[in-house]
Amino acid sequence: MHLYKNQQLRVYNSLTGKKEDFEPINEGHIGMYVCGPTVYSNVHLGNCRTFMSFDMMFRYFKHLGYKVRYVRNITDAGHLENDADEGEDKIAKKAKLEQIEPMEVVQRYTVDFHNTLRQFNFLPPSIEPTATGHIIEQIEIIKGILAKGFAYEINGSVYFDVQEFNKEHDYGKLSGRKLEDMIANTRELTAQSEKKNPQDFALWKKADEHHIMRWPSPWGDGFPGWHLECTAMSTKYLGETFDIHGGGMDLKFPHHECEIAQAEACCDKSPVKYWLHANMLTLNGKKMSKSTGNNVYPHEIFSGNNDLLSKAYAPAVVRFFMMQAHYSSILDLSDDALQASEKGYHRLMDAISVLGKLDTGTTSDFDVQAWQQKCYNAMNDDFNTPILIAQLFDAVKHINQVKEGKESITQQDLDLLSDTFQIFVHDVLGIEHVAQSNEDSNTLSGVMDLLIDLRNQARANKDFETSDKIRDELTNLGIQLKDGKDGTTFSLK
RNA sequence: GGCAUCGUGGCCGAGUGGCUAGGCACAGCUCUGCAAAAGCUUGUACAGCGGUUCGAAUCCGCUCGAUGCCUCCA
Repeated sequence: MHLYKNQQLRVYNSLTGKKEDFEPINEGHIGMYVCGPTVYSNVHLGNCRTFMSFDMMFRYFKHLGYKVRYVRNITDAGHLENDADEGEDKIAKKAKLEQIEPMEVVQRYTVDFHNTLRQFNFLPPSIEPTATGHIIEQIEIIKGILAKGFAYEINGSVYFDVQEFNKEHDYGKLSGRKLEDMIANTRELTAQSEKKNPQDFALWKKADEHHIMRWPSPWGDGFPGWHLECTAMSTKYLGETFDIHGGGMDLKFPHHECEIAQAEACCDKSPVKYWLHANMLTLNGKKMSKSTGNNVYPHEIFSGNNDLLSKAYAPAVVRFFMMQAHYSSILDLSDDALQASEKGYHRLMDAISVLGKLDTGTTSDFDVQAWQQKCYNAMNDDFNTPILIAQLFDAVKHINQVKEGKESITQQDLDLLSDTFQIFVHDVLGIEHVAQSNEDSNTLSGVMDLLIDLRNQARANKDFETSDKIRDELTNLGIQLKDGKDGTTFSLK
């Protein structure tokens, strides 16, 4: 019944550095946590890529029949400016800058985040918790870590004692670091620090009198450290050990390393079975980043209003572009690459719209069943979407051959083919045909039928001046006429 | 400086011991009034040097180059 019983998925686990068979802790159920955005500015395209990679995985898990609880947080407090833990809360800083309330900043950019993801056709996660909504849970975890002796309080702040933790545990196992190396390579801190050691990180930070975002705690008024919220929320909603933790590659160290340390210190258990990391989107060969300004915002791509690209690209095209690369590879954004993807996207969409109009025969020249399994095989191999797309294009060839009358397909196979396209293109890759409303499209096709009719009359009368005029004007409007064996069709570009 | 990762045909991007990835671009052909679209055909690429092997783009070593993390970052 459940597809996952027949489709053995393998995933690359950052923790072990190997591809492993994916076996959830509880059969049929998956708990997945992904580090969400810090909402102090608009999300850029690089942020979107990570979330899109996990959206694709979420979609595939659901398709396979798993019951998935997907938790993606909103970081709305506690994110310090630097790891010396002497910095300022990002949200509070931005609020001061813009002369508005911190929660106003949070609201503004949370709305932007959701709008952007909606345009990219994301599925909403099962739970989208906020850091500020889980202060009590975070305080409880700090208490637990203190009780185990892996943290210390000083002047109203609480720090994680990395050296103490490392005596019995392995701090650095995710990122492949050794504590000794880290100590050897630590730069001298310019600001004097309360921390015992530079590697220690804040669990709770005392709020000075000017700090706006503050909560009472056993150690006085303050706010939680950045790494803590993910531990608190993942534990609360997914349990002390859950299946998948995802996030951007850049969070591997220190953020995810610290999450492991916190959870192990508090609960004596490794929190996550499979760590999955999505790679970076680069621009001009360099990582996109908020702080360096080397980034581009989704709305700039959709509107074409930017210095980088020659034209606007639809969200579905950008999504297709990203899906053409494996999630664990670095992907570079460029106009050439987007243009190539746009054409490929249209080719794929055209084939899909042709699907419904194909004539069927008594035999099939194309083994649809075997092809479908190849699609699954691609996804089962650590979500290899580029291979999946290559398979889809293989089917496009056959679809076009059938359309040309050079191959035939049975009704049964055609149905299977259509279903499989629906599954992989729409359900799994999340790529939508740029749609127009039905009403509009009925009107349009009526008008187009008329124009095509007029043009063909002109062609029949060898009045090519008129026929070419119709064709060229339509091309200028972004409508392409296609003269096939069985008459003329059109498509929107 | 430390720890990683990567370097694939004109561009993007899979693969990873022997078998065509795919997309885009280019060229030829079919179709067409001419185009476009679609189809067919063609390109024999894996940074460099050395080693292992019957055989390496794929494993090992070195060199060069790029990127990421080590500081907030998806």
